[in-house]
Amino acid sequence: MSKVTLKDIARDLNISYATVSFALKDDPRIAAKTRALVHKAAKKHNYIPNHLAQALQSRKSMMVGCLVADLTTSYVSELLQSIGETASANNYSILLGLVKNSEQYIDAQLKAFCEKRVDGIITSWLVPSCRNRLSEINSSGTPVVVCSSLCFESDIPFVINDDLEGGKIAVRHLAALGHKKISYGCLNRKYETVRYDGCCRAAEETGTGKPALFNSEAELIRLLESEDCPTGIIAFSDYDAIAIKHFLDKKGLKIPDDISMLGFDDVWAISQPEYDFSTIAIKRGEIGRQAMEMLLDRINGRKVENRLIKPELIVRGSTAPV
Amino acid sequence: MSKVTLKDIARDLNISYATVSFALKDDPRIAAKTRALVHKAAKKHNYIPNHLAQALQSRKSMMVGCLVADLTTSYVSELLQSIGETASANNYSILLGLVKNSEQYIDAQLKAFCEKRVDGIITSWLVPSCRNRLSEINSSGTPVVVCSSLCFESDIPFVINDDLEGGKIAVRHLAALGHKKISYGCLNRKYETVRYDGCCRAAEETGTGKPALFNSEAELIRLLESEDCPTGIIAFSDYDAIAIKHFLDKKGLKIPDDISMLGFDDVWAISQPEYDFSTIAIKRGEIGRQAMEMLLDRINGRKVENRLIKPELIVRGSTAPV
DNA sequence: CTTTTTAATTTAAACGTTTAAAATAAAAAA
DNA sequence: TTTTTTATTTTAAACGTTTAAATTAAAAAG
Repeated sequence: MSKVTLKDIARDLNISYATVSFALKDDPRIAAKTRALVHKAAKKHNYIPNHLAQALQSRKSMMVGCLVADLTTSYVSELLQSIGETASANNYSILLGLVKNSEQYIDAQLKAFCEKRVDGIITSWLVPSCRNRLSEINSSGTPVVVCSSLCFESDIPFVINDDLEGGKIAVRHLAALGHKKISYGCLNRKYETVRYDGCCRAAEETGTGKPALFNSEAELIRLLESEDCPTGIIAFSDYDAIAIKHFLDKKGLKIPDDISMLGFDDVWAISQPEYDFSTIAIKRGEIGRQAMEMLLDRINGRKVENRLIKPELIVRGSTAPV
Repeated sequence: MSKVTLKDIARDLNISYATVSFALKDDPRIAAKTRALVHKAAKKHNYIPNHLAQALQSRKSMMVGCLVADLTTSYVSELLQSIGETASANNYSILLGLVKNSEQYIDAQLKAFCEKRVDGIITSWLVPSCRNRLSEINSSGTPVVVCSSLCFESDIPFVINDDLEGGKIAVRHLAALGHKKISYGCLNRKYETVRYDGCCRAAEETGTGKPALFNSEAELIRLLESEDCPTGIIAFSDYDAIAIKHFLDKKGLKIPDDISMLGFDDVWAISQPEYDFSTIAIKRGEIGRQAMEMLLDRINGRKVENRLIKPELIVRGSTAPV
């Protein structure tokens, strides 16, 4: 680590170190020729400003803490990628807080963030176990912004995917292809979402029947064997769509010939020829970017408003006219 | 941000702030009852130590810079995950330097690292554009460790996947299944690797012929139509294996009935039923963990030695006896 | 050549800690 | 009681910056 300080440069040039400090940031009160000398000497000594000292003095660390649960999902890593890019475009650094989603880890990372005096915190999700702590931090003067999922009401500003709109888009797409019997669900989770609400609203709007729900193989079988056998399935997510496809394969049902299907998220795998699934893509990059911009706004004392990012329909080969 | 400092606590208790400082770290020179008082007051005021000041004073930032190119590949994100976990287990924080792999970004991030006085730097790869700068930093006192790929000789310590061993494992696996004609390649890149060396060595060892190389569809066709038509293909990577499968599909060749194939890396997709590929898995977690441990060793002044991490054969359905 | 104005530089305090060294208080020994 | 030893606390400098205020030097005005 470079040990060269302002004082070393000052001593070399035989001037005060305050002059050096001013000169390095090109303060016009310092004579142009002195400034040139200082810059030259700084380069000569390979001076690297000590950000710790600067941050201490200015009370701005130029770091934002980024709390993420599991990097190994592409969702989070793409989010983080755009957060990081936006941060560095604005001269901020990312302090990465990886947590296994448990209270203990979350607390430890948040503590580290606070001690390191991050200027703000951005988190990729908000779960009960960290909500209170984050609220506390947020209202004590370190702005916090949440992006992506949000489990419940909160006073923390957020940028999230517009799942309601996503559901609508999915149904509208199938409806436009002539599908009247649409089902919504997955095979292994009991999980109701706002996506389904969106589906229902668009169903009304397009005159399609309210989508039937299923949460297990048994329920799906029942639907397939009923008189309401769906011609289109909306899966809760792309991974669920993959699981459903495997199930349909076993039943001898072909996509899209026998049944159309699409999911949500646009994970990498489904773009491959084996799947070639249509989907409602989450604009992860956009969410990350806007969340970071929002955080910067808050750091700079600007008012912000929650944002919903509209997802985007990607049509591939898994959805076809009835 | 908490504005409470040592002085506030000292003022409250009417003692000197040095006493508070000592007490908070349970220095036995401070009377036990004073220590208790201080701890209580600290909690009462919600005191959060200012790490910037501590770091400035101690010249230890307890941060390591982590330079990564593209988070959206699962390779890098898994690496980063284990790096992060190992770091926080040792009370270090990760300063994340995301770079589009260009000199300009790399320089900017390295500059930020140096200014922020990270205690060490870990990077997920080493390319010509950052080699010199990293070497310079490394030898000027901030230890650097490289993990995963390494394009050339360097004085920077590294932890990498043992590709030579990987190649050997692949050939041994096919040989054990009775394959005598083995090809190695991919469809779209001219790229020779140490993996191929490993293949050749194991080929000698097992008495199989030296694997034929191919780098394009045309070359693969030529091989398939020759008298040396391979019964086993080793793809340069899993993604290459996927591309090759698509090609074989078009030619009407079935895996593993007509031909066995395996790749390297163990990316998520190939574990799915559509592929079910055997592969030589890179132990990403292990590489990240060991690289971080190596960096910590260096930070703490211990000597280190380069490490090769042996990959692991995962047998799935794409490789079968001849 | 003073005096005033302006330009350039320096002084000194602050940011929030740590930690030798000095000072003080309390206890033990003489 | 006085002296020595030990326990406890405080002083003060340092880490490397920034910046208001003071100082000094130079230029302009009288």
